[in-house]
Amino acid sequence: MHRVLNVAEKNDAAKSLARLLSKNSASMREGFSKFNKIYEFNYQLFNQPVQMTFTSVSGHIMNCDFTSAHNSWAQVDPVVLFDAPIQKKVTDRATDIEKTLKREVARCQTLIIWTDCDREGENIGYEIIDLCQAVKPGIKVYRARFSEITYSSAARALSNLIQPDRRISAAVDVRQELDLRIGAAFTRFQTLRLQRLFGFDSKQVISYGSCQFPTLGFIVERYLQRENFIREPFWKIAVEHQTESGEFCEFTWERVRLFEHQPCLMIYDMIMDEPLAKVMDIKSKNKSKWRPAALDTVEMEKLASRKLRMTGKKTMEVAEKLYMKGLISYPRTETNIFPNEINLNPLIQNQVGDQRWGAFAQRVLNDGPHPRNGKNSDKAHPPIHPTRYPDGQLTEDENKLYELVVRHFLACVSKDAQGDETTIKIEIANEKFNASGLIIREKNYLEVYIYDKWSEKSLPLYDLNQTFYPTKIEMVQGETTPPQLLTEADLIALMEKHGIGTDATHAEHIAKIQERVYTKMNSERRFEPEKLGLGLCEGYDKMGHALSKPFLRAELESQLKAICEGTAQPAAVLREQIDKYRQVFIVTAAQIQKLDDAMTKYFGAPGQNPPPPPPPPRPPSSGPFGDRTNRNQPPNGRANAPQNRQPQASRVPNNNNNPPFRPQQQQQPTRPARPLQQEQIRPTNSSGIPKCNCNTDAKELTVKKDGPNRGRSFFRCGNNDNCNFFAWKDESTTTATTTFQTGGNTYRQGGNHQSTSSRKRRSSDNDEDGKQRKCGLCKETGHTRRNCPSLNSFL
DNA sequence: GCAAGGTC
Repeated sequence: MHRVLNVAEKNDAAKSLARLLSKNSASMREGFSKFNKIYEFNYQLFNQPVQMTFTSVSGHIMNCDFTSAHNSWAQVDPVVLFDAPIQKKVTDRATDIEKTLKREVARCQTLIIWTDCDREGENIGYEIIDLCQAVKPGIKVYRARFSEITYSSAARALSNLIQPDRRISAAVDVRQELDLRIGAAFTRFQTLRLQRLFGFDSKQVISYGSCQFPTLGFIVERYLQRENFIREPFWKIAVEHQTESGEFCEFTWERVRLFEHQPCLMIYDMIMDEPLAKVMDIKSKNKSKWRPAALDTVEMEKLASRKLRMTGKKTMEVAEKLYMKGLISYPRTETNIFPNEINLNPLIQNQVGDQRWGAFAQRVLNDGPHPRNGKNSDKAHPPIHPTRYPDGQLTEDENKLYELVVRHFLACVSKDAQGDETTIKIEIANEKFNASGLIIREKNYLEVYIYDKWSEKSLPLYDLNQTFYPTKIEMVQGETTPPQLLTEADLIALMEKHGIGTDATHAEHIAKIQERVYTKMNSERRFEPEKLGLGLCEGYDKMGHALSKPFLRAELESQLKAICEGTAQPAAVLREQIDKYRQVFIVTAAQIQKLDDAMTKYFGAPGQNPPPPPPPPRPPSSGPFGDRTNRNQPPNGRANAPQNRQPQASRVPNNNNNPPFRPQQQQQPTRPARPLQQEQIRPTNSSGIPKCNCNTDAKELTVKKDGPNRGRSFFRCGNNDNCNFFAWKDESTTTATTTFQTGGNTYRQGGNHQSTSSRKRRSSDNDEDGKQRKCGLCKETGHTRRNCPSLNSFL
């Protein structure tokens, strides 16, 4: 009988495919590898009965590496590694699999490749083909193209067998070779040099990799953004209202905030002139909070990191265990769409006995499952979902992750939460303020998905056109705050966005750079760079090759795509990339002083370090490193990190519990009392530097932000983040800070503004002596404060 | 002793 050898990427796939195609009649026997079984059954193929033999590999079975001639770190100049011969051979741990394949193919006339239908899968397919053709050169080879492991998909693949795609596989060969050459050359070079100069332990490898360095780069970039962040003051107007029945409502300013003190004060002033609020608009609408989309690997890692405080690496280890126990589906998937072939009902039914979510699962069954799908499919695996209910004990971590997968799954197939959102718009002296409230009508998925919160907020009832006096109107000073260090979830999201690593490897790269002591997770579970990571990034950044940036990898990725599509030749891409990196390497070696300098900042000057512990065999110190000619001086310097603006208001405390105004009868609204004011003249030292609120010399800074005040100098407290002192330099000679008391509020404003005159309300356009009135803001005539052009120019 | 990619 015609025998067909079918090889899948992993045992699980081979087992499922055989079970489906044989309608559960496949027999199983052992191969040489205890993890990769052999499944057999008869099938009708090519219009004839055939015997199908299904077996598997475990991912790649081959690895490429240099030959032994280039193994010595001490004797081989790393630059040689860009051209040294590379061989691809079966890894030690895959020799059993190789034996199985060779034995089985000898009995077969046809080989069908069932590896995952992605780039790596195509390459693994050729590893299998190469092994099998070595034994049986004339064997017919086909590729099964399938999108899910279901009967219909597998049967369709068999009736539409295609040829494997050499180009896709070649793209992976190019990637492998480049990763190896670049990684090995830079790793050996920097490890040996830094060990020698800075006394690192001989066991401490200082690796370079095309994924690990950009990952480190993200961490360092954020760290530096934070370090170099210049806080900028802003001002805003906050309005509160407590109704007579005691209900409370907070209104936010439609302008959000202003980065100029003066115009904010002007507006505040106008509001205080006529502080009567009028309700302009009330809207109510349905609001949904969406249930989560089907779970893929990256989302699972991010969720577990945020909600379970489990690292990506740990999450994948635990997920792997759950998968091996048959409790969840395959955990490495980019798919967040449930295929139609999957019958969700039995999967939900498995959960109805659980005390925590059984009742919810039953309700989902009653309503019918409606999965919320994302947009990605790797055409190989379904979204991560529970496959059965545990019948034995799980470890604590397994329990936590299983619970997350189940709750996510049940949430995904249930219904969105429903609520009513009310928005109220008010105006005070033409300035607009909003408040919004939320009533949750149906919790739906939120009942099972304890990881999402949706808070209710009730609002007092207002009528359209109603007027009222707010109980509090404050001008509040805030300050932009630096961006936070990256969490693991942030980092994974950045890696995904820039195409660094794959869903299966994100966590490994993050673990790797911690193992290398380039970075660590701090007590807030955010990544901060270690001295070594900072030194490396800074040194390479100074050379200008962007080795710690994601762009080089992204460029390679686009060329690999071109190879897959047939628009680029693998050999040409390989040559171009090797030439480019060889050149980068040579220039790096020539400028290595820049790396040394950066490292010196963190580890002291070379030679002043404690000697390395036991003297291991060292490379000759007169090695080839550091004495190359600089043939291609790259552009120097890095772009300034953009400053994220993250506002955070720091309220000036209200020292008086009594609200400044009491709401009055609407028919006869009573104007609230004018604020009292109280000026404090600040002392300055002999250089004209004012004292801040902590009574130390303030620090002079300059506005960097684009805008009317760019380049203008101001003073802030130099040593205390909680000291809210602020003063413009050009206004600080007489009055730096003014504190006003408004009924019950205290607020502080910087600058020598037109405090007294502008804050007196006038009853007519002309002064008592008949002269035409000047604008209270700019002192010009011909307009009032409300249409003052200088105010408008600020806004 | 080096990379990144599969998977057990």
